[in-house]
Amino acid sequence: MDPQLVAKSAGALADKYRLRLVLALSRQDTLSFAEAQELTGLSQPCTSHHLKVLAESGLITTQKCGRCVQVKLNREVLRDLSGFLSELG
Amino acid sequence: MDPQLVAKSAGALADKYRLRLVLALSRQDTLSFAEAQELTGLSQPCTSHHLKVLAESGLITTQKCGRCVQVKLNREVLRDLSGFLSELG
DNA sequence: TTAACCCATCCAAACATTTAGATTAGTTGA
DNA sequence: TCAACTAATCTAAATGTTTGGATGGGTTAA
Repeated sequence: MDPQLVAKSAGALADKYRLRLVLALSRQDTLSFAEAQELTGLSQPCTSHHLKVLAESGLITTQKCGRCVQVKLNREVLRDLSGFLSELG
Repeated sequence: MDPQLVAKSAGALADKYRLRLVLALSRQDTLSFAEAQELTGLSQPCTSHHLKVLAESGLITTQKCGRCVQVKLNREVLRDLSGFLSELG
């Protein structure tokens, strides 16, 4: 795994709201934007920002369904990151 | 693993210089400050700062030997983080 | 078509991080 | 002791992140 990608995905996880979202997605498979916003307790634009950071790191994907958004976890990135760290440890 | 600790150690890894240090330590067991500074290519105070961030996250320990400093990797934290992420993925 | 809705983007303010020069504290060797 | 050395801390500037109000674009329902 490219160190630059490692740094990017680690950075995406280095925030309690984003980590909370990833944790919820690890159990729940998909989240709506409204659920995501409720989980963070933050404003709509701010929640949108955090989802964007997660999406840019590859950790999640978002999909528009009509006017709603479905958020999904990309477990492969998590596994790659885990494997990378496991080799270092 | 406490999410707060996860966020903190992820944050420590979310920087190319710090990641470079951790990578080197995963192969080399210990680094001197001078080696660390050479690896980053940054100034002495800046290198010191990054080592402090890593130390505060628990990822490394530093030990004074006379006027030098020996930097060591705390592989357990890496393994804990890896295990945590592995469960999510 | 129009009103309501959902979310992204723009913008600006607050806050945190990164960086290096200058200084300081502690250690070693002469 | 004194000079030289190593690394931490102080300080400040530059940069990046986080946050929410305002706005805009696309979608749905009436």
